[in-house]
Amino acid sequence: MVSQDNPPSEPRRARGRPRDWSDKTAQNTIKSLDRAMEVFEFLSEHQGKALTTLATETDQSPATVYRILVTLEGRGLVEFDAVEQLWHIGPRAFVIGARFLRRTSLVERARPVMRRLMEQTGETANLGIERGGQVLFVSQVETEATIRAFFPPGTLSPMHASGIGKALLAEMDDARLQRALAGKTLTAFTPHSITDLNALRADLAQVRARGYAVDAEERNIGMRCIAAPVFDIHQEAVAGISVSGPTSRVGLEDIERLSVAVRAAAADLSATLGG
Amino acid sequence: MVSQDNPPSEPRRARGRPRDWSDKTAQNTIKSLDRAMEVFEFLSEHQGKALTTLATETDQSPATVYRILVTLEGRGLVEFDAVEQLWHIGPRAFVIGARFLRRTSLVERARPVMRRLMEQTGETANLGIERGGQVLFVSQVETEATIRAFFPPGTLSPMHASGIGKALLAEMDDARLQRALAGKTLTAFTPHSITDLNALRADLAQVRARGYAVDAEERNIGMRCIAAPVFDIHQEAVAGISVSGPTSRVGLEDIERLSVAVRAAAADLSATLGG
DNA sequence: AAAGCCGTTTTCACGATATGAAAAATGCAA
DNA sequence: TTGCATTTTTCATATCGTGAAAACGGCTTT
Repeated sequence: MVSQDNPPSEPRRARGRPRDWSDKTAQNTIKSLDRAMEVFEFLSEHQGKALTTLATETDQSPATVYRILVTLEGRGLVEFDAVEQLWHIGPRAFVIGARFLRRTSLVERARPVMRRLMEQTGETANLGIERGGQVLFVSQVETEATIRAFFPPGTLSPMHASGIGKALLAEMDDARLQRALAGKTLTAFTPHSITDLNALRADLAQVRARGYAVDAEERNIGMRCIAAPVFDIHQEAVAGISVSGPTSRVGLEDIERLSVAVRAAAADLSATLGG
Repeated sequence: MVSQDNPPSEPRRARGRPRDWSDKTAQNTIKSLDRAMEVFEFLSEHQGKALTTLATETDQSPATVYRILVTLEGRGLVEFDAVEQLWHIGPRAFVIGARFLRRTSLVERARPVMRRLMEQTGETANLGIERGGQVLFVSQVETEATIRAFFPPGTLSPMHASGIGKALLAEMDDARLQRALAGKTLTAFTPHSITDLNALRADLAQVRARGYAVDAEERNIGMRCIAAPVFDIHQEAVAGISVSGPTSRVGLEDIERLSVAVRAAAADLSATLGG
């Protein structure tokens, strides 16, 4: 299987000789590296795979996969569990990946704001950004309650079925909204999911009007989520902040109250970003 | 019933033909892949590098580095910032790396670190977190000595009278410290317990300065304990690791020596958490 | 404005090296 | 034991990654 193709919009303005985008077969990618990364990605998706399985499922020879794994193991990017005889993603992959967050100081700045939000509301606070047409959850502060919403950082979720996603969509103009939803089908995860484009537009208008988005069991049954957008210095919505909790604690009558805290937190964070 | 008295930390052998460990030069690693991963790692360490810089500093040809970057870009593992003309770690690297955490919990990851710590020091190693204003001991590896410190996992202990507790308190800012101690009285368990708030603050300053906390018979007469904080990806102190033993073996003159091992173990564990 | 500089991307020819088949070496099951 | 499954190594082959240098544009300088 070949990797994802390049985003057609936003052409790169490189300094030197421009890239030949017409060549669809991506002539100057390194095949062996791409195949190795395919194994790497595949391994991350399916934790704990044996060599043979991995070779079969990525459609490569066991010898090649073996050498890829040994090479990556040398750098700690993958690990071999001697007891279970299985390969796993290694700690170094985590360390490297986590540095993605360091680029923008967003996550660091958000930390105290999120902690305060969690303490005020008693619910798990989340921070998410848009990446590749999906919501990427980059950070969270968990509630101390035993029943809690749990989004491991690094989780991806469709925009239309997430509070943060809708908060971000609501801030886009028509052209960007069009692009963001292009080719996407509004998948239903629960009976409450929004699957109709017009319904989504209507919801987004409401979100924009009141300043916060609600995910009422649209992604997971039994979970509600209230989100607000975070603006940077250019007044662009760069992230969303939310609280999420079980319907038992986050009732429909609690939404109004919680939204105040969420919007305040989002405004706080926006302020530290110059928004 | 079959009684097994096998050494606890002996790794089971691999199923197939065993690896040839004698070959120091790691003959069956893929050179090109390793070089590519070097660029990948290097990029993660130094955010925002231009192609030429990257090529110079990893000592490879610009053409090669370019192809590596374009290949990784195709999978979202790296990103090119068109505005700044710089390469960065990409979101997919974060997504993949984050899956590392799903495999094991803090406790499981701490296990080998604690075992090594116990073997180095000869004393019982403990792992504790803060929960509801107290220290919760979640795991331990016991020494083989007959006289041993024993904390059943699940034990709760006040923060001010525990090495781990003080290591955690020392990392809090004033506001959090205030809240953590709010309404708590500094109960005396032994004549050595710290009962005065100012004395505690002074001790915490010392803890922060030298990087480890000492519980010198403050909770139990005849027991000393040396603890260091464990940091997660956000550089927040999420746990503490310690060794504890009887005063007969853990003399005041041993503290300095033991603290080295404890801090090393804490740093090790922090590293696998991304700290 | 034109020319020069600089960094990026592509072309091209060469040979280093990645590759798969098969063999070797082990554990596990019968 | 023998057989089967799985991992690791060997080896011959040609794929494909590599570096030098040229091509291309943006940016700066005259």
